[in-house]
Amino acid sequence: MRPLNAEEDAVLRALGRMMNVLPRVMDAELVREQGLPLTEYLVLMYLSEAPNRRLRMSELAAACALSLSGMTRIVTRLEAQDLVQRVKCDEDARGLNAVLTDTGLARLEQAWPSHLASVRRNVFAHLDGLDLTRLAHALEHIGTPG
Amino acid sequence: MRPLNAEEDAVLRALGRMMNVLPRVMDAELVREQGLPLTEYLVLMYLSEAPNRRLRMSELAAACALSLSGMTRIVTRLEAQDLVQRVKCDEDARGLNAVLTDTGLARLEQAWPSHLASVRRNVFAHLDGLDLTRLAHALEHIGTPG
DNA sequence: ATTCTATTTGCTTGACGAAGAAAGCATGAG
DNA sequence: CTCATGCTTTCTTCGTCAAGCAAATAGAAT
Repeated sequence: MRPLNAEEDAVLRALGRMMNVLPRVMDAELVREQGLPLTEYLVLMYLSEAPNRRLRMSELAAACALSLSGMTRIVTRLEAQDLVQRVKCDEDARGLNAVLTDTGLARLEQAWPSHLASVRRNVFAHLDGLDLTRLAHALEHIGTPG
Repeated sequence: MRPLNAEEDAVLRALGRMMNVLPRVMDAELVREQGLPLTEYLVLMYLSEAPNRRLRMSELAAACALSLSGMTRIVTRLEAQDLVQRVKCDEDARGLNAVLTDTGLARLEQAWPSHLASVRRNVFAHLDGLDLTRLAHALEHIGTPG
Protein backbone atom coordinates (compact mmCIF):
# COMPACT_ATOMS: atom_id res chain seq x y z
CA MET A 1 0.00 0.00 0.00
CA ARG A 2 1.18 3.44 -0.92
CA PRO A 3 2.53 5.39 2.03
CA LEU A 4 1.06 8.76 2.94
CA ASN A 5 2.23 11.72 0.94
CA ALA A 6 3.38 14.89 2.64
CA GLU A 7 -0.05 16.50 2.72
CA GLU A 8 -1.73 13.42 4.08
CA ASP A 9 0.94 13.05 6.69
CA ALA A 10 0.45 16.64 7.77
CA VAL A 11 -3.29 16.15 8.02
CA LEU A 12 -2.88 13.02 10.06
CA ARG A 13 -0.47 14.56 12.53
CA ALA A 14 -2.55 17.68 12.93
CA LEU A 15 -5.62 15.56 13.41
CA GLY A 16 -3.95 13.48 16.10
CA ARG A 17 -2.74 16.54 17.90
CA MET A 18 -6.15 18.17 17.71
CA MET A 19 -7.94 15.14 19.08
CA ASN A 20 -5.66 15.18 22.10
CA VAL A 21 -5.73 18.87 22.74
CA LEU A 22 -9.13 20.21 21.81
CA PRO A 23 -11.32 18.24 24.22
CA ARG A 24 -8.97 19.03 27.07
CA VAL A 25 -8.91 22.73 26.31
CA MET A 26 -12.63 23.07 25.82
CA ASP A 27 -13.40 21.08 28.93
CA ALA A 28 -10.96 23.09 31.00
CA GLU A 29 -12.42 26.38 29.80
CA LEU A 30 -15.97 25.34 30.52
CA VAL A 31 -15.05 24.01 33.94
CA ARG A 32 -13.17 27.18 34.80
CA GLU A 33 -15.88 29.55 33.57
CA GLN A 34 -18.98 27.61 34.48
CA GLY A 35 -17.95 24.76 36.72
CA LEU A 36 -19.50 22.37 34.25
CA PRO A 37 -17.53 19.59 32.53
CA LEU A 38 -17.97 19.35 28.79
CA THR A 39 -19.46 15.87 28.91
CA GLU A 40 -22.14 17.05 31.29
CA TYR A 41 -22.82 20.09 29.16
CA LEU A 42 -23.33 17.87 26.13
CA VAL A 43 -25.73 15.61 27.97
CA LEU A 44 -27.80 18.60 28.98
CA MET A 45 -27.69 19.86 25.41
CA TYR A 46 -28.90 16.64 23.86
CA LEU A 47 -31.67 16.37 26.42
CA SER A 48 -32.78 19.92 25.75
CA GLU A 49 -33.21 19.10 22.08
CA ALA A 50 -35.15 15.90 22.63
CA PRO A 51 -38.95 15.76 22.64
CA ASN A 52 -40.23 16.38 26.16
CA ARG A 53 -36.63 17.08 27.16
CA ARG A 54 -36.13 13.39 27.80
CA LEU A 55 -34.21 10.46 26.35
CA ARG A 56 -33.69 6.86 27.26
CA MET A 57 -30.31 6.14 28.79
CA SER A 58 -29.25 4.14 25.77
CA GLU A 59 -30.30 6.84 23.32
CA LEU A 60 -28.43 9.40 25.33
CA ALA A 61 -25.33 7.23 25.35
CA ALA A 62 -25.56 6.77 21.61
CA ALA A 63 -26.05 10.49 21.01
CA CYS A 64 -22.93 11.28 23.01
CA ALA A 65 -20.98 8.38 21.54
CA LEU A 66 -20.33 7.08 25.03
CA SER A 67 -20.76 3.70 26.61
CA LEU A 68 -23.91 3.01 28.52
CA SER A 69 -22.01 2.49 31.73
CA GLY A 70 -20.31 5.82 31.28
CA MET A 71 -23.67 7.45 30.76
CA THR A 72 -25.02 5.87 33.93
CA ARG A 73 -22.32 7.59 35.93
CA ILE A 74 -22.71 10.95 34.21
CA VAL A 75 -26.45 10.98 34.74
CA THR A 76 -25.88 9.99 38.35
CA ARG A 77 -23.66 13.05 38.77
CA LEU A 78 -26.20 15.27 37.04
CA GLU A 79 -29.02 13.89 39.09
CA ALA A 80 -27.12 14.71 42.25
CA GLN A 81 -27.14 18.34 41.12
CA ASP A 82 -30.81 18.27 40.21
CA LEU A 83 -30.04 19.02 36.61
CA VAL A 84 -31.54 15.77 35.41
CA GLN A 85 -34.04 13.33 36.80
CA ARG A 86 -34.42 9.64 36.18
CA VAL A 87 -38.00 8.73 35.42
CA LYS A 88 -39.30 5.22 34.89
CA CYS A 89 -40.40 4.51 31.40
CA ASP A 90 -44.11 3.93 30.91
CA GLU A 91 -44.03 1.45 28.11
CA ASP A 92 -41.12 -0.58 29.48
CA ALA A 93 -40.53 -0.96 33.19
CA ARG A 94 -36.87 -1.76 32.63
CA GLY A 95 -36.31 1.52 30.85
CA LEU A 96 -35.35 4.86 32.30
CA ASN A 97 -35.79 8.29 30.86
CA ALA A 98 -33.27 10.93 31.72
CA VAL A 99 -35.33 14.10 31.94
CA LEU A 100 -33.87 17.58 31.89
CA THR A 101 -35.17 19.53 34.87
CA ASP A 102 -35.94 23.24 34.81
CA THR A 103 -32.81 23.76 36.86
CA GLY A 104 -30.90 21.78 34.26
CA LEU A 105 -32.27 23.86 31.43
CA ALA A 106 -31.38 27.04 33.25
CA ARG A 107 -27.87 25.75 33.85
CA LEU A 108 -27.50 24.91 30.19
CA GLU A 109 -28.69 28.33 29.12
CA GLN A 110 -26.34 29.93 31.56
CA ALA A 111 -23.36 27.94 30.33
CA TRP A 112 -24.21 28.25 26.69
CA PRO A 113 -22.54 31.60 25.95
CA SER A 114 -19.26 30.44 27.44
CA HIS A 115 -19.32 27.31 25.41
CA LEU A 116 -20.24 29.14 22.26
CA ALA A 117 -17.40 31.58 22.71
CA SER A 118 -15.03 28.72 23.37
CA VAL A 119 -16.14 26.98 20.20
CA ARG A 120 -15.65 30.12 18.14
CA ARG A 121 -12.22 30.81 19.59
CA ASN A 122 -10.87 27.30 19.47
CA VAL A 123 -12.51 25.90 16.38
CA PHE A 124 -14.17 28.23 13.94
CA ALA A 125 -11.60 30.96 14.23
CA HIS A 126 -9.32 28.58 12.34
CA LEU A 127 -11.73 27.25 9.78
CA ASP A 128 -12.10 30.29 7.56
CA GLY A 129 -12.02 29.53 3.89
CA LEU A 130 -12.96 25.89 4.26
CA ASP A 131 -16.12 24.51 2.77
CA LEU A 132 -17.97 23.71 5.98
CA THR A 133 -20.66 21.68 4.30
CA ARG A 134 -18.11 19.40 2.71
CA LEU A 135 -16.12 19.31 5.91
CA ALA A 136 -19.10 18.32 8.04
CA HIS A 137 -19.98 15.62 5.59
CA ALA A 138 -16.46 14.25 5.65
CA LEU A 139 -16.15 14.35 9.42
CA GLU A 140 -19.41 12.54 9.87
CA HIS A 141 -17.96 9.49 8.20
CA ILE A 142 -14.48 9.50 9.67
CA GLY A 143 -13.95 6.57 11.97
CA THR A 144 -16.18 4.27 9.97
CA PRO A 145 -14.41 1.87 7.62
CA GLY A 146 -17.12 2.20 4.97
CA MET B 1 -22.58 36.50 20.25
CA ARG B 2 -24.15 35.04 17.16
CA PRO B 3 -25.16 31.41 17.56
CA LEU B 4 -23.82 28.77 15.23
CA ASN B 5 -25.49 28.46 11.86
CA ALA B 6 -26.59 25.10 10.55
CA GLU B 7 -23.32 24.33 8.80
CA GLU B 8 -21.24 25.26 11.80
CA ASP B 9 -23.44 23.22 14.04
CA ALA B 10 -23.07 20.22 11.77
CA VAL B 11 -19.29 20.60 11.75
CA LEU B 12 -19.16 20.87 15.49
CA ARG B 13 -21.26 17.80 16.11
CA ALA B 14 -19.39 15.76 13.57
CA LEU B 15 -16.12 16.90 15.07
CA GLY B 16 -17.19 15.92 18.53
CA ARG B 17 -18.35 12.54 17.39
CA MET B 18 -15.14 11.96 15.48
CA MET B 19 -12.94 12.86 18.40
CA ASN B 20 -14.72 10.29 20.50
CA VAL B 21 -14.84 7.54 17.97
CA LEU B 22 -11.73 7.71 15.83
CA PRO B 23 -9.06 7.17 18.49
CA ARG B 24 -11.00 4.28 19.93
CA VAL B 25 -11.48 2.62 16.57
CA MET B 26 -7.91 3.06 15.44
CA ASP B 27 -6.54 1.87 18.76
CA ALA B 28 -8.80 -1.16 18.78
CA GLU B 29 -7.81 -2.12 15.25
CA LEU B 30 -4.12 -1.82 15.95
CA VAL B 31 -4.41 -3.77 19.17
CA ARG B 32 -6.37 -6.49 17.48
CA GLU B 33 -4.09 -6.79 14.46
CA GLN B 34 -0.75 -6.11 16.06
CA GLY B 35 -1.18 -6.22 19.81
CA LEU B 36 0.15 -2.69 19.97
CA PRO B 37 -1.83 0.22 21.44
CA LEU B 38 -1.93 3.35 19.35
CA THR B 39 -0.17 5.50 21.94
CA GLU B 40 2.73 3.07 22.00
CA TYR B 41 2.83 2.96 18.22
CA LEU B 42 3.07 6.72 18.08
CA VAL B 43 5.90 6.83 20.58
CA LEU B 44 7.84 4.33 18.52
CA MET B 45 7.09 6.36 15.41
CA TYR B 46 8.34 9.64 16.82
CA LEU B 47 11.45 7.97 18.13
CA SER B 48 12.15 6.38 14.77
CA GLU B 49 12.10 9.81 13.16
CA ALA B 50 14.38 11.46 15.67
CA PRO B 51 18.13 11.77 15.16
CA ASN B 52 19.85 8.72 16.58
CA ARG B 53 16.39 7.26 17.21
CA ARG B 54 16.32 9.00 20.57
CA LEU B 55 14.45 11.80 22.29
CA ARG B 56 14.39 13.29 25.74
CA MET B 57 11.36 12.28 27.77
CA SER B 58 10.05 15.83 27.72
CA GLU B 59 10.48 16.18 23.96
CA LEU B 60 8.70 12.91 23.46
CA ALA B 61 5.84 14.01 25.67
CA ALA B 62 5.55 17.26 23.75
CA ALA B 63 5.63 15.48 20.40
CA CYS B 64 2.79 13.22 21.46
CA ALA B 65 0.89 16.03 23.19
CA LEU B 66 0.87 14.03 26.40
CA SER B 67 1.85 14.88 29.94
CA LEU B 68 5.32 14.03 31.09
CA SER B 69 4.05 11.67 33.74
CA GLY B 70 1.92 9.90 31.18
CA MET B 71 4.99 9.49 29.00
CA THR B 72 6.92 8.07 31.93
CA ARG B 73 4.34 5.32 32.21
CA ILE B 74 4.22 4.59 28.50
CA VAL B 75 7.98 4.39 28.18
CA THR B 76 8.06 2.12 31.22
CA ARG B 77 5.66 -0.20 29.42
CA LEU B 78 7.72 -0.05 26.23
CA GLU B 79 10.94 -0.66 28.10
CA ALA B 80 9.46 -3.77 29.66
CA GLN B 81 8.99 -5.11 26.13
CA ASP B 82 12.49 -4.11 25.04
CA LEU B 83 11.12 -1.78 22.41
CA VAL B 84 12.71 1.26 24.00
CA GLN B 85 15.60 1.80 26.34
CA ARG B 86 16.20 4.59 28.81
CA VAL B 87 19.72 5.97 28.51
CA LYS B 88 21.21 8.63 30.71
CA CYS B 89 21.81 11.90 29.02
CA ASP B 90 25.46 12.90 28.58
CA GLU B 91 25.14 16.63 28.86
CA ASP B 92 22.63 16.61 31.72
CA ALA B 93 22.69 13.89 34.33
CA ARG B 94 19.06 14.53 35.21
CA GLY B 95 17.97 13.87 31.67
CA LEU B 96 16.96 10.62 30.07
CA ASN B 97 16.86 9.69 26.45
CA ALA B 98 14.27 7.24 25.30
CA VAL B 99 16.06 5.25 22.63
CA LEU B 100 14.32 3.06 20.10
CA THR B 101 15.87 -0.40 20.17
CA ASP B 102 16.32 -2.58 17.10
CA THR B 103 13.50 -4.71 18.40
CA GLY B 104 11.40 -1.58 18.69
CA LEU B 105 12.15 -0.52 15.15
CA ALA B 106 11.29 -3.97 13.90
CA ARG B 107 8.04 -3.88 15.81
CA LEU B 108 7.20 -0.52 14.33
CA GLU B 109 7.94 -1.67 10.81
CA GLN B 110 5.85 -4.74 11.37
CA ALA B 111 2.91 -2.73 12.64
CA TRP B 112 3.20 0.03 10.10
CA PRO B 113 1.17 -1.55 7.28
CA SER B 114 -1.75 -2.26 9.59
CA HIS B 115 -1.73 1.27 10.84
CA LEU B 116 -1.44 2.71 7.36
CA ALA B 117 -4.37 0.68 6.14
CA SER B 118 -6.38 1.73 9.16
CA VAL B 119 -5.62 5.36 8.48
CA ARG B 120 -6.65 5.05 4.85
CA ARG B 121 -9.87 3.23 5.69
CA ASN B 122 -10.93 5.37 8.60
CA VAL B 123 -9.67 8.78 7.63
CA PHE B 124 -8.57 9.41 4.07
CA ALA B 125 -11.28 7.34 2.48
CA HIS B 126 -13.63 10.12 3.58
CA LEU B 127 -11.54 13.13 2.74
CA ASP B 128 -11.77 13.09 -1.03
CA GLY B 129 -12.36 16.43 -2.58
CA LEU B 130 -11.06 18.42 0.36
CA ASP B 131 -8.06 20.65 0.09
CA LEU B 132 -5.69 18.74 2.35
CA THR B 133 -3.16 21.49 2.55
CA ARG B 134 -5.71 23.96 3.81
CA LEU B 135 -7.19 21.33 6.08
CA ALA B 136 -3.87 20.47 7.66
CA HIS B 137 -3.15 24.12 8.21
CA ALA B 138 -6.51 24.64 9.87
CA LEU B 139 -6.27 21.58 12.07
CA GLU B 140 -2.83 22.57 13.28
CA HIS B 141 -4.29 25.63 14.91
CA ILE B 142 -7.48 24.21 16.31
CA GLY B 143 -7.44 24.13 20.09
CA THR B 144 -5.38 27.28 20.39
CA PRO B 145 -7.31 30.46 21.14
CA GLY B 146 -5.02 32.54 18.90
C1' DA C 1 37.99 31.89 43.00
C1' DT C 2 35.28 28.89 46.24
C1' DT C 3 31.77 27.28 48.65
C1' DC C 4 27.16 27.59 50.43
C1' DT C 5 22.37 28.07 49.79
C1' DA C 6 18.22 28.77 47.00
C1' DT C 7 15.83 28.17 42.86
C1' DT C 8 14.83 25.80 38.80
C1' DT C 9 14.63 21.83 35.83
C1' DG C 10 13.87 16.79 34.50
C1' DC C 11 11.78 12.94 35.54
C1' DT C 12 9.18 9.54 38.61
C1' DT C 13 5.71 8.20 41.97
C1' DG C 14 1.26 8.22 44.49
C1' DA C 15 -3.39 9.27 44.59
C1' DC C 16 -7.20 10.15 41.95
C1' DG C 17 -10.93 10.48 38.34
C1' DA C 18 -12.97 9.20 34.01
C1' DA C 19 -14.51 5.76 31.07
C1' DG C 20 -14.77 0.92 29.03
C1' DA C 21 -15.68 -4.20 29.32
C1' DA C 22 -17.78 -7.76 31.43
C1' DA C 23 -20.78 -9.54 34.82
C1' DG C 24 -25.03 -8.97 37.34
C1' DC C 25 -29.99 -7.98 38.01
C1' DA C 26 -34.51 -7.04 36.71
C1' DT C 27 -38.06 -7.02 33.29
C1' DG C 28 -40.06 -8.29 28.90
C1' DA C 29 -40.94 -11.42 24.96
C1' DG C 30 -41.51 -15.89 22.71
C1' DC D 1 -39.17 -21.52 30.99
C1' DT D 2 -35.74 -19.60 28.38
C1' DC D 3 -33.67 -16.06 26.21
C1' DA D 4 -33.15 -11.10 24.97
C1' DT D 5 -33.08 -6.31 26.55
C1' DG D 6 -32.08 -2.13 29.56
C1' DC D 7 -29.56 -0.42 32.91
C1' DT D 8 -26.21 -0.69 36.83
C1' DT D 9 -22.14 -2.28 39.30
C1' DT D 10 -17.50 -4.02 39.61
C1' DC D 11 -13.11 -4.21 38.06
C1' DT D 12 -9.42 -2.65 35.33
C1' DT D 13 -6.82 0.58 32.57
C1' DC D 14 -5.20 4.90 31.24
C1' DG D 15 -3.74 9.40 31.92
C1' DT D 16 -3.60 13.69 34.80
C1' DC D 17 -2.25 16.50 38.79
C1' DA D 18 0.41 17.25 42.77
C1' DA D 19 4.26 15.97 45.45
C1' DG D 20 8.85 14.25 45.61
C1' DC D 21 13.73 13.48 44.50
C1' DA D 22 18.02 14.38 42.13
C1' DA D 23 20.89 17.24 39.42
C1' DA D 24 22.01 21.78 37.62
C1' DT D 25 22.25 26.69 37.85
C1' DA D 26 22.44 31.30 40.05
C1' DG D 27 23.66 34.43 43.67
C1' DA D 28 25.89 35.84 47.76
C1' DA D 29 29.42 35.65 51.21
C1' DT D 30 33.76 34.64 52.26
